[in-house]
Amino acid sequence: MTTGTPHIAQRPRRADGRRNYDAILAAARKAFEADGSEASLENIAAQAGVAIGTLYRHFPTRASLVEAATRDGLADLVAHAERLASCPDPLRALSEWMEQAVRHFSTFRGLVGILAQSMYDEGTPSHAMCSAMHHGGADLLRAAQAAGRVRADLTADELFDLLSGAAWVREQSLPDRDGSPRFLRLALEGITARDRES
Amino acid sequence: MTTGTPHIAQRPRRADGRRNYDAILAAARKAFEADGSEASLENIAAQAGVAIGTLYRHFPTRASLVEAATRDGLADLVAHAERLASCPDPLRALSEWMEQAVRHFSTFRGLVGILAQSMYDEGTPSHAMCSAMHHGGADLLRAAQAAGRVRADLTADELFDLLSGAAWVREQSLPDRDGSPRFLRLALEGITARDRES
DNA sequence: AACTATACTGAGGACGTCTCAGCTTGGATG
DNA sequence: CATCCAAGCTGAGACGTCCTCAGTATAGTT
Repeated sequence: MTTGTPHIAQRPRRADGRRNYDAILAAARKAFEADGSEASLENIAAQAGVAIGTLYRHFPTRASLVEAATRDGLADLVAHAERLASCPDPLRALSEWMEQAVRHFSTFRGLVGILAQSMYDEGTPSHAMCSAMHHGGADLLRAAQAAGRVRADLTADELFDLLSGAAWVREQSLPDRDGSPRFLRLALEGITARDRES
Repeated sequence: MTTGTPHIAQRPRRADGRRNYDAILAAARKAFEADGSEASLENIAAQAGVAIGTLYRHFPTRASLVEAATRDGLADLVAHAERLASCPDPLRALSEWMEQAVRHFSTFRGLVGILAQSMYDEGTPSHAMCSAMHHGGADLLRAAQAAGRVRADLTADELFDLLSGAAWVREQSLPDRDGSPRFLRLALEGITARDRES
């Protein structure tokens, strides 16, 4: 899906509609957590005590359900970026935000892939949120670069590649071995400014 | 699948069996290239001019088909590591191998995920090849570390996390925007030895 | 109480995975 | 060359999932 209006699920008008909408969302969060973004929609509907058609009424695509299920968490992330923008130590702000971003990107298996797609595809439910994240991250990056703490030639796109990579490694890892903290530390070493000899 | 003998497809005994085996493999490579590792097996069988049961006879699981389809390429990678081990510039050897590894890991969408799983799960068709790659990469890493060119505290597991991350970014990228070369350069900056001030 | 926009239901078509009972045949054997 | 059988092939069918839509129910308004 490259074109078309992204469907951002909106709260239904009728009381029973809102009840079901919320129940589906709750069931979806649980199912995504357990089975990843490819969790069975029929099962989600059943868990929510609703027929499959009702799920599709509220969330016409899987992506729209994922978007709704992750909207709040990602909004938090954007808000946090804004708060950190005024931090006196911009490198610390950036690195702290990166850690939080990786955590959010890997809320459940498959999410980071959806977000990575949405980042550059406007016809996608999560595109708006991804765009907001992009701005938030870019601001923190610019600040750290202005302070001479991060190499000037790093772009925001590249930063998000690193974040996505770290999140993907995290979602792949078995519960006991999370490679992402170390990954992020190495990435940070790679992007911080240093005196070049040659 | 965590336990059980990994199925390594072996060349069938009879001539018709070998013919079909090869046809299926050829069709699978084409289909994986086009549709990723989740390509329809029924379609692959049809393209190979074979009934679905025949495909399952030779490749009882999707993972076993992926393994067979990628075996040669990954064997090349292992062989290349052995050749590079005698290179006078061990950092250059390592970085060259890393580039090649990322290319192979992202032969088609979904492959890097399968390989990442196989790396630490012995009950998996690709585990043997992954293990060989792990050794090859670890040797190059050790050599670069012995020469003082790469930070001593980097483990082979961490190196593979970086490689996988880069490959994942590459497989996500649209054809025109491949973030992996830059990703790899940044990673390399992160892992090379440097004089620490503090 | 009547009305209607909103919402719900669930059967059904399309497609995918995987199995297995029955059929076919390559190649070995005398 | 005729026989034989292990290796191989077939495709219907059970099952799970996605997604649609014609028919039905009801919340909220008048």
